[in-house]
Amino acid sequence: MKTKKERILEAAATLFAEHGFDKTAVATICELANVSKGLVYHHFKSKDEILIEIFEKSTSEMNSLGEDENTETPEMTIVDLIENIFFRLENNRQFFQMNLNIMFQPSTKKILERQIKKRATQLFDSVKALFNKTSPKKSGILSYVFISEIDGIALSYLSSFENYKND
Amino acid sequence: MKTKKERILEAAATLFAEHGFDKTAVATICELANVSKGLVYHHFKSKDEILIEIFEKSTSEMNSLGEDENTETPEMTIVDLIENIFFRLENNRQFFQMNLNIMFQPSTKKILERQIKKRATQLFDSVKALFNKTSPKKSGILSYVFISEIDGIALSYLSSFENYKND
Amino acid sequence: MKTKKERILEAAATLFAEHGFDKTAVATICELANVSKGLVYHHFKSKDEILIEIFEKSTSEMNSLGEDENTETPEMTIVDLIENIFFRLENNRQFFQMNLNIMFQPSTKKILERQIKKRATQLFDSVKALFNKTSPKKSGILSYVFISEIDGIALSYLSSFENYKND
Amino acid sequence: MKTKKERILEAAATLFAEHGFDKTAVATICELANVSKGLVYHHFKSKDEILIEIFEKSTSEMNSLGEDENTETPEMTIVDLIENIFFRLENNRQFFQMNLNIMFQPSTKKILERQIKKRATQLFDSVKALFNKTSPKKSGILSYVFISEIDGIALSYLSSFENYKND
DNA sequence: CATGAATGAGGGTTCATTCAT
DNA sequence: TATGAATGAACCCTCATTCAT
Repeated sequence: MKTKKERILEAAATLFAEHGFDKTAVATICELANVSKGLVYHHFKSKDEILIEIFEKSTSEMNSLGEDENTETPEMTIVDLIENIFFRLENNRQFFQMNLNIMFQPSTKKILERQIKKRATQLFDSVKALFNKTSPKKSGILSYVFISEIDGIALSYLSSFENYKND
Repeated sequence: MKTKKERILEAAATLFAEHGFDKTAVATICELANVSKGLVYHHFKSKDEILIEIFEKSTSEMNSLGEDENTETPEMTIVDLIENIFFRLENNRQFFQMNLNIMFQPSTKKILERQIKKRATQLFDSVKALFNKTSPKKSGILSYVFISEIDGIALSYLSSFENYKND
Repeated sequence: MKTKKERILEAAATLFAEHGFDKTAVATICELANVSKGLVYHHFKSKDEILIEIFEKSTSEMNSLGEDENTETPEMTIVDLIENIFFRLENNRQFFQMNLNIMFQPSTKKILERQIKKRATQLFDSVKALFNKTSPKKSGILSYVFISEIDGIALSYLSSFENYKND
Repeated sequence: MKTKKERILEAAATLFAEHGFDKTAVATICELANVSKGLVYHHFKSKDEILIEIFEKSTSEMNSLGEDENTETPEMTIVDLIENIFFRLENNRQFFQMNLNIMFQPSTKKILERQIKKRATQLFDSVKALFNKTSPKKSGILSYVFISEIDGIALSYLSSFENYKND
């Protein structure tokens, strides 16, 4: 059975994704998680801290993304990685949606400043490690372009989904 | 000299871009625009209406984008269009930033639902009109891919700018 | 008729004197003053600011204390001053009580740090001005002792009153 | 080694003196004393009880003040007593400070109503016993004046110390 | 067109206290 | 004794909106 702290985190993630961080009241999180307000502040110093913990959790999940990939050839690893991302994109839409929300909203961006930078660096480094094996000289620029492309695709995927879902 | 209404709109746009819609108090808009609260509610029915007006204004500016393009050949028009977009991206970063903010934040997305859809349709139609001249059969899919690409590029441009600006 | 702001100040002063600053809820002030919570925060930036304004008001009242005194001789002025203080002590017990409360409670003392110092300086200076006329060489030490004596008397007056009022 | 209960009492006294009773959270006492919240409520029925116990402890310390005095002549005893008080005032400033805090703050005054009265009576009686030996007829009024004077001096000592300590 | 006093609902946070372990 | 998760009431404060002037 889940601990109450986990339930809080889960409820918060759901609500942040659905209504945004600012529009989610702590009281609503409590209702969904079925805990008292006091408990939330027993486990988290503030509402901001909840967001930070969610974001950090998702970062470590992201990092475990490339670890167990096929390692026969670097090219195959990259292909696996891409497939993995698309698989997640389709099955974890809410997660990506929330990450976009968070990173493009000034208020949450400020709260997560450090965490966002850390994640960006980690992502870049691990992608670069892959490209180092295939084209060491251009690995930097390749990684940058690769990540940008993935972002662009994710963006258009999510936004087209969003824009037309009510038709 | 600018009308007071224009000053309100301008102040609001600046603040929405900088702090987000939710975190911008009407009182703060008043201060920046140097008007009273009463006046704001004389010109706009609600805070939401301010956002809507800003968004619609930016939509019509966007539409005027393709109108005065070079029309010698369709290909040249498209090239001009792209250049124009990049020019704006560089010189109007705040504007694009705010549009991303707005469109990826559940609360504002809901407010602007209709306007966002209208803009998406208009954009798609006008891009499609261009591709109709070059490849009528594939104009639909081409437009879709074209817009997605532009979005992706804009996204990566803005986010890389954001992520590294303090280094 | 009193302005609502004055009513707030008055209600707050009464309640601070009776229950102390920390134990007085803003909501209670509102009830007593018959205004909404919002109005309190329209006129005052915070609960602390209410306290500060009350204290500063009482400081200026204090200062006007020596101004209209009998000025035939300095000695008479001092005698008048003492009589005036005792008169106030008896008729304005609540006021002195609150001032003692405030100045001996760490939380409020911190809030009023600047104001307390300013008042102490002003009081000392104006008393010293009086003694300068009677004994210029010893005016400093005389003022200090004079003020201490008055304080001590006020303290014992108030505390004996407090300690035995329920017998 | 100190018992945990003693540690709680000590931590509480320190914090009450520094920040006042109301502004001291039980959680903070726990931190400083390095005990759990549960333990505090095992030893004390409530936060109020902690205050009461501290106050009563300080009362019995006060009473032991006159006991071991020089008893050659009543006059000498009184002189010794005064010296003793001044010695304590200088070396135990925090203790006196806290007592003033407590006794002039409506919320704590109410909690300690009984204890304050008891202490006042005891103090008065023991001072009166001394004066009975020197001037039995006026011992009552003498005791009253004597205590008031001491209070006044303590007050001015503490407040001048407070007001000028940061200069 | 213009002001700003006034409202009231709702938000984040704190904290004394309880209780199962 | 000893712990700390859990509760819930209360608190300070914010803010969109209205309205008399």
